[in-house]
Amino acid sequence: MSKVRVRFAPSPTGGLHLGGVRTVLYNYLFAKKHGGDFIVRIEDTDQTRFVAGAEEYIFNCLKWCGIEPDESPLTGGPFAPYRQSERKESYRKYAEQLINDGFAYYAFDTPEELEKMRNDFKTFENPSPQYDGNIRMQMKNSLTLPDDEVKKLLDEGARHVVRIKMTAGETISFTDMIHHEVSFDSSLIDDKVLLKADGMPTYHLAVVVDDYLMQITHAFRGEEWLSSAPVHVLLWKYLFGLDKMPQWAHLPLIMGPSGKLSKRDGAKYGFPVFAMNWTDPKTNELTEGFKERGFLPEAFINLLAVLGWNDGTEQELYSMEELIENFSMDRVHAASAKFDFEKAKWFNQEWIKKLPVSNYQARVKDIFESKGIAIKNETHFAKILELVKERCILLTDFFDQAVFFYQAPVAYDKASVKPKWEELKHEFFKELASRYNPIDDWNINSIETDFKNLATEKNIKVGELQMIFRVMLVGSKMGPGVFVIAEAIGKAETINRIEKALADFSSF
RNA sequence: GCCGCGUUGGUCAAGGGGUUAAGACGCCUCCCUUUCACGGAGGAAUCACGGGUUCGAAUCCCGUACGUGGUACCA
Repeated sequence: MSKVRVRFAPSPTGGLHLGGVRTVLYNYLFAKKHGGDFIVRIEDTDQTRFVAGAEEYIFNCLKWCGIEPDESPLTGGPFAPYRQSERKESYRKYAEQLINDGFAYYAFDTPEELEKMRNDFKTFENPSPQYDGNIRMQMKNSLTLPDDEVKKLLDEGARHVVRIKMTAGETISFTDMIHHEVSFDSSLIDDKVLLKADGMPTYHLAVVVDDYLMQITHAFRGEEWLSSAPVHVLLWKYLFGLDKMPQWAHLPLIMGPSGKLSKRDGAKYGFPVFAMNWTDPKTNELTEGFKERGFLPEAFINLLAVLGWNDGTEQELYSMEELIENFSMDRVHAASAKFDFEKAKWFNQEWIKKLPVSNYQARVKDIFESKGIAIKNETHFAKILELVKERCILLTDFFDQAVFFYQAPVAYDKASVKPKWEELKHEFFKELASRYNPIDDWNINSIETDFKNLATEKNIKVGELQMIFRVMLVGSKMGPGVFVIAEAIGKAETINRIEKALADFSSF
């Protein structure tokens, strides 16, 4: 087993958003950089929010991103099971150990009683009273109830939870790899529930126990966990010893255009927030993914990696291998970063240019076929993609950029042609078609030479002619060189399109 | 309210006592191409505010403001 063991612990409650993917990525990069193991553990302790299919979805996203866990519910490993719901038994044992050592207690308060307490103690200065050192002696728990009654309640199987007994007036501090020294006043922290009434642990107990049992050395998570870190530190101290505690890193949050990045931002601003399409099984609501939007996994990983991290050089484009090599936790920003979709698209564009067409040809083919264009010749298709790749930002752009290779234009940019159109040009194209007709070796050289010679003979500017030729073949002023296009679509189709356009333009 | 974390152009950011305060995205202008892109050359735009410390502060300290997270038998 490796010395460095890093875990990602998602709860299967929905789609995998940007922040989540970045957390996995940093975990993974750090583990691999240090030749360690990357572990995925599922935190499915909340039955009410558990969503069917979400776990499978998470693993699909990781796979698409090129992240392979060394240990997970899928791969198994020396510390199986890797789902908290399947490790239920061990948590109770540790909760009881805490009670015996005086660090925790049983609490029998009902939800109604808790609500009443919050209401009764609510003041203007303290809008959300906590179950803490100040009020726990007024509640119904093993600290206030006589021992025999506690025993009786327990024997009867009364619903109860286990709460941590927060110390008072203690400064709890720890070293975070990103924030460095962070400290909290223990008097201000409430008696968090460790074991719920259904016997499931809360996150607080589960992370600590599992990180210990799975011998985790580094624990990186989102910054939203920073305020509960002191609870975890205390549990480590009580249960296993601070010397065994993993190194913490609380990653900055990723923000949307206005505030915290949310699922709604996607619909609102028109960009994906999930790695892959996610359909909520309850509402049937579909949230678009980066993959389906036309992103390359290389670009997705890249843009996420540099959102909050850089290696101090000017490099911006990194492959996974380069990321592993150059990543370091001490160059991760402490401040949150706003996600910029324009920049995200730029990364994709760069990766489309950088990667060989073969890398994404199958995906682009699917896009074409889904739009009713059958691709019969893969080699020819590859050449066409090569021709247009530098003008595509998303994979989906390939369609608009290359349909005309497969389909004659249905409409023409007449506004560009009309001012330049005259009888002489009509003659030119008519003659061009008949000159192209007998060519046996249809290649760019003969196409271009014939075209230019004829232009000279007729004494017409080549440039104007080229523009018109382009509109005839493509329909608009876009795409690679005209003669390249003519060569690619073939002689028959070229002549066909000239004639078709001629018929259309004659109405000028 | 309380607690935590943060604050360099519109965005991502380098720089951590002396710099003309890098670079990238986006935006604008020009060149290339009689197309669209790619590419190339330029341009506009920044140290949240107020106090200290110092010969000198974007950089160190303290406040304030703002943002953000937590304050659940959610993770």
